[in-house]
Amino acid sequence: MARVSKEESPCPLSILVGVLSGPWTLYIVWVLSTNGATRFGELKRRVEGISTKMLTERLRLLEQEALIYRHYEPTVPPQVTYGLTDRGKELVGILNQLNDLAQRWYGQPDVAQVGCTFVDTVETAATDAIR
Amino acid sequence: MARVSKEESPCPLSILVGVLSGPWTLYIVWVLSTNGATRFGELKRRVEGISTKMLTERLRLLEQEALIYRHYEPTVPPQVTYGLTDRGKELVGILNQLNDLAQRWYGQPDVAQVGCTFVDTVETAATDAIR
DNA sequence: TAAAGTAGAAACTTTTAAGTAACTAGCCAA
DNA sequence: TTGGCTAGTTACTTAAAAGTTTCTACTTTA
Repeated sequence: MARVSKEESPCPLSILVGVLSGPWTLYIVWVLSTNGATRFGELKRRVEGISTKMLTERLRLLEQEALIYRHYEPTVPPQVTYGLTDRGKELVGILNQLNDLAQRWYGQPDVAQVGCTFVDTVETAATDAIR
Repeated sequence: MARVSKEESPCPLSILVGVLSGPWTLYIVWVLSTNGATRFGELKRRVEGISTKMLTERLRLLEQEALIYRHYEPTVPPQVTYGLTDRGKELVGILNQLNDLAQRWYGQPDVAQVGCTFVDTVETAATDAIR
């Protein structure tokens, strides 16, 4: 997490923005919001270029903040599925607003780039990746 | 700015979150939003513990992103005043929402800490610090 | 018997960003 | 003429975070 101030206990908003600003974090949340719950390996494939270490670290953080859940299925090989919690979905709602601003300010008109749109498909896509 | 992904041109939302997540940045925006336009020295006094270097750097960045403006008055000694632009005010609106979430999730009920609330006083306080 | 797939953990290196401190210009007042 | 005010800039140091690589357990398949 990027430090936000010198203080040990930054304010709630700083905590939240700190979480979101970590590398890859928005990308991961975006994939989970458009794709629904996703397994570790698939997540790693979709978030191109991320290392397992980083992905694990980010997922742990997001889980700790209760923005995503982790579902462990002790099959062989094991299946671990990650998805947005209600908190996560609530957050995505606001992120969409923020994204609208950002698109207006920085976005080129020629369509969003891969991994760069927050769309409201959280509800509909939430279950089709577990199988 | 904390790196958000490996790519050279991250998506608009990443840019925006990247700006906000820099150290002190939210604090500075918060001061400008509650206090109205503020001069460099006063800003430095209000954002306790920040170095001139950091403050300058953050202000330059925010100015570059058109979230704040810089007004230079070539008096002796010179007076430089910083304030939120329309963009900045628009952003603060959404930050308030985000702050509401954050308060609900992380906030202790016992009042906000210093420097930790986003309130809607942008319009009313915007001019009383220039003088 | 060896390889491949899953979801990581641990050790190590490199990079980058944040902090510290000293310095500047221009004028004024004592 | 020394110091103080403002709003910075520059150079240097240090600490944290990101990246890279190698390793694991477990079972199935070839």
